[in-house]
Amino acid sequence: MIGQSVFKALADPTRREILRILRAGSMPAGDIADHFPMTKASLSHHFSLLKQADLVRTERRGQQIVYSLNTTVMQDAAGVLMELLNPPATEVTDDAKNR
Amino acid sequence: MIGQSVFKALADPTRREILRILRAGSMPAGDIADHFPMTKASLSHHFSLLKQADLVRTERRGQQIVYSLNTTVMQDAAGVLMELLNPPATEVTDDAKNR
DNA sequence: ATTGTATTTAGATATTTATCTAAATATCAT
DNA sequence: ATGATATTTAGATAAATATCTAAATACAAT
Repeated sequence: MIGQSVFKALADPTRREILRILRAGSMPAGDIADHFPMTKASLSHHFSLLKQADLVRTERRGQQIVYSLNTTVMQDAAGVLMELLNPPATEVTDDAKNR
Repeated sequence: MIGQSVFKALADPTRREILRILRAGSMPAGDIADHFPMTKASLSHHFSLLKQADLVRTERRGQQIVYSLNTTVMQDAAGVLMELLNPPATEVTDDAKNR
């Protein structure tokens, strides 16, 4: 299930940009960090929140930590939004009441 | 276009619950507030952020302010998430490079 | 016009968050 | 083992956020 951590993670523009970058494929932390004007420590903080939300996965490769997108969680998040669009299931339909 | 304000708005559980409540149909501020254990002033703050994000619309009806969902903006937000799932358009395809 | 009801605004406070610098950890190369 | 590179962790700080109480605004009813 999708939880609070996912929406929190998506609320920050830096983190959304990280996700966009990872669309193109996996990438080591340092390479991702090069896209941003902040310190690697700050980026590491963002990585940590994305991992908490399970929006990204990591794999160590030598000295680097390679990040990649976890698409299923984002699909779920999009699904939750879509869900908000449909009227809720009713116990007794309006039609039924009018019959 | 979908902006930061939408993601900020969606980041809070109270506000997502407000949206869920409004799925069933428009509702005056006070009635919405009754669903939550916080003051009406606090709820009003949340309404304000949802309005800023254009996720809800308002209409005055006598002494009440009736809130309703703006579905198009949420559709757009869901669309943005979906977008993050597809690989970006490439300048030259991998296939082309290998030919 | 006064009173009551519905909602928002203002101001205060506690918590959370994004960012930094400096230090710690892990791996690789020599 | 020593030194270099990559990343994270710790601790500090400034800014943002959620919440409250009290006051202000808007409308309705008498």
